[in-house]
Amino acid sequence: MAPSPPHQDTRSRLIESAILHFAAKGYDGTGIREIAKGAKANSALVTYHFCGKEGLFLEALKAVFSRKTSPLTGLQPPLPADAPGARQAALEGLRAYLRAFITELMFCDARDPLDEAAMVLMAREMQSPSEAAAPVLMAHIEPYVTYLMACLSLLRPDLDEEALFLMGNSIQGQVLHFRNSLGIIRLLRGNPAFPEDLEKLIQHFIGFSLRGLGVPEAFPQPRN
Amino acid sequence: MAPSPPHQDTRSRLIESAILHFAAKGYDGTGIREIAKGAKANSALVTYHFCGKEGLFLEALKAVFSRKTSPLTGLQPPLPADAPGARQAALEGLRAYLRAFITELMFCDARDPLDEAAMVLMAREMQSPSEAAAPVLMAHIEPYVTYLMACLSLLRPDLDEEALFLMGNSIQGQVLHFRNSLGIIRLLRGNPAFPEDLEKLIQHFIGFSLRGLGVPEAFPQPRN
DNA sequence: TCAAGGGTTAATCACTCGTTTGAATTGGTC
DNA sequence: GACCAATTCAAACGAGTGATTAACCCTTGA
Repeated sequence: MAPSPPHQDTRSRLIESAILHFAAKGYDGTGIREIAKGAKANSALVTYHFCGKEGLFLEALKAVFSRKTSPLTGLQPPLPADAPGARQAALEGLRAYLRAFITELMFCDARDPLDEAAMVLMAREMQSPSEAAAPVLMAHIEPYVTYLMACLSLLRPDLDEEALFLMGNSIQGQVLHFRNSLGIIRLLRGNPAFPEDLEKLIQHFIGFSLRGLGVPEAFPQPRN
Repeated sequence: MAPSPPHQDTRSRLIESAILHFAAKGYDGTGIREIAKGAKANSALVTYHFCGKEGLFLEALKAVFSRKTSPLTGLQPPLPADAPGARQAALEGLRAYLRAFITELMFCDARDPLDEAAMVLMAREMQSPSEAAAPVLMAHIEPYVTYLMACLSLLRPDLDEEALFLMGNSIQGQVLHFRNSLGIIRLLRGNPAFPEDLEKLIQHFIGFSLRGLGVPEAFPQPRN
């Protein structure tokens, strides 16, 4: 029968509509009535269920961040310190990380409008986090940073913390830029703005990152 | 005496205030009365001088983009085709490009609020360009892309257009991400989020980019 | 001296905003 | 059926939106 309490229905319908509308026109550009209409609900319910527009926005953000299962699932836990083969493990860990990051986080199902909207919302929040949303954002991102930095410090033990941070920034930056600046990239290149073949993209990012990081294995052997 | 036509004064004061306010609270989050108050002017003047709020926004964007003289000034014009030393010239061109890009475009005078606001506005427009602003944006960015791609195709003549584009994206992406995501970076690392020493930053970006691109000169010599 | 016109002003327009209110409706329990 | 709390609804509230109006400087040219 799936009776499912009707109030839960409207609640989630409101959140879903909010994600779509906030992504499309921003927080200030979106009206409560608009969202309610999209959810086939009364606008007063926003206040009732979420204590107002801002509460709904926050709830929508939480939903967006927890929507995608963390790409880190399935990756080996923080690497062993200086066990034998630690370096090789870190290398594979970084490769796996980038693959997971790109596939699961960056490239959603373009045919699912809700998925698309979620990405737009996340990107916007990363660029200029709303005060209220900062904790949610941080909690979601922190594990990625930790994992990545662990790999980097194993691969380049000669670098200090600041240099490692710059490496991490450059690696993440490529991929995030690719997602966040799709707007301008599309303007410059037209559609499709990137290779249909996702694997080609992944290989590029992995190769560029490893070379940039200064991992000898990734660099073409000099002819002699 | 400095008589200076009063109408020109208010016009530019309005634009200046608009940049500050639009950057701080976005287009929809900013009211024209707020902007007018910041410019010590009457809100009706927005319509009078700019045909309305949207006109003022567009004018503010134009002002932002033409504010900074193009970092490409002073760089050698498009490189010679296959003249002798073309490769070395391209290498130096890319280094100079990155240096100019970082210093002049990415890192404004942080003590100048107007400069800061201009960057915020540009970053936002790059991520999700307003329909009306797209042409302005394109015109400003296109020369950068052209120059960069010219360097890249000389340094990696073995790559096809798509691969070159990915390289360009990765190179630009690092730097742009660094600027555009200062919000989240500050959250993760606190202040100051990046090295005080600008030169250190430049060297990192140049090194990472050249290695990532696959330029042998940039890679540490294997010990043998 | 006076009309003309661009720049500026306060006052007001019609409209939308997020929120509040109080009544109607629903589903469950006795 | 009677009761209750949770949910939904239409209607209205006050504040604020961008745009418009008509009057008012103040300089300019005849």
